[in-house]
Amino acid sequence: MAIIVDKVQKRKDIALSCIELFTQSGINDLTISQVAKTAGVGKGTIYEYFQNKEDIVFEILNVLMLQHNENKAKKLSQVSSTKEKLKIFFDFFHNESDVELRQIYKEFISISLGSPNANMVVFQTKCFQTYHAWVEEIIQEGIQKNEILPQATKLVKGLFALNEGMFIHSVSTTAIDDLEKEINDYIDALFELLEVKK
Amino acid sequence: MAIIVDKVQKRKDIALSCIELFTQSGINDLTISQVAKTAGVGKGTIYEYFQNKEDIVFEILNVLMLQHNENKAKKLSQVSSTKEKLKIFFDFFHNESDVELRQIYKEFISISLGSPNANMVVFQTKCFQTYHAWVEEIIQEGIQKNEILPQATKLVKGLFALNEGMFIHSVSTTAIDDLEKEINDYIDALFELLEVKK
DNA sequence: CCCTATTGACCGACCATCAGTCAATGAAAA
DNA sequence: TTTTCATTGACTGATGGTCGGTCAATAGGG
Repeated sequence: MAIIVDKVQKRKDIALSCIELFTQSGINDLTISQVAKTAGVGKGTIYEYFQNKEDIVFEILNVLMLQHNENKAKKLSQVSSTKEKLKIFFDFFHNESDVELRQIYKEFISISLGSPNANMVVFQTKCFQTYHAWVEEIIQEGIQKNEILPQATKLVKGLFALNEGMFIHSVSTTAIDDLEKEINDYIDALFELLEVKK
Repeated sequence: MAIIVDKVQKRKDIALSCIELFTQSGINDLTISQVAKTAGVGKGTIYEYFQNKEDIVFEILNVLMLQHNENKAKKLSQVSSTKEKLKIFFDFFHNESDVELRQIYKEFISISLGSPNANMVVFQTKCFQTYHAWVEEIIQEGIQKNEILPQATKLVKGLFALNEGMFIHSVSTTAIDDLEKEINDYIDALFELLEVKK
């Protein structure tokens, strides 16, 4: 027989080798040839591992997201107050260390709105549900510890959508200059209403 | 001298004649040639009035948005309660009658995230600020009429972002099957906390 | 009241680019 | 030596965008 390569791993390898390229230029300004050259493979090889250009962004996002989630779990376990946890949870959208991820995420939203694809929908649905469950857990904990009122359940559920919306506004308008402040102020305002007065 | 056409008007005319095409197919599945044929002009003429394909979507959005805002103002003047006003305000994202507009809006977000352009940023910034001012007005009125607590100002400000986020989720995941319910439930939950108890 | 010069709108053949294909090649194992 | 799979880059078809040429309307001079 001939060589058998780990298709899954090589897909990741190619994607990883192009992160810088994609964060610097944006998918529309890149050609498959450029990507292939950067990855050090022939153009045809790219199509052996990816459906198209968009699919590469998708893979990069998958890899970065996984890393991000592990980091997040660690960071979350280091604080105890519910408010702090939520602020850390949503720092994804402004965190200094996630600039690259956000760039890819932005690109990804653009793609999934413009050229929908079954795999992407599944991925996003899973992400969405995971994050919701995560936030839900944080709130439930806060309620049990008597930090916040039970009504929080309903309200905080929308926080993820709110953050995403603000993120998009911050990216596509000049109306938001400090997203971090905007988001944290909102959480503070929410807690003024939801915190159990002692 | 030669014929002088109203460039602004003709730009609108061409855009309008293609609304159906763009709502049915999505920009990536359309070619300039198709658009030109549909509009009944030559391909070169398209480039006389638009920078590129994306610019056509932009013009369509402009026209539809203007119509929409006028309707909205009318509808808003017909209800008096703050909660009702907010629900009507945000029905843009699920309203039966705005299906076309949403299709174009979705496409537009995709474009403005993927291929930013100065005119679009200006437009979105203006929209964003207009809507914020509008919401702000509704809340202030509610506070003055003693329907809701003053804290509402800070909280409701994020509602627009929240709606946009939910809209994007509803479009790109299978996790939200009834956006209208989701949004209205959120507003109800918010009002449970913000309504002045009598 | 013609006739012609001028101007701006309009157009589609043409060009360059690029996504995606495929036949040929290489290389490892059997 | 044969089999099998990975790799490749030349090739193709499609399409976005350009540009030189054509047409139609008007102004104004004779």
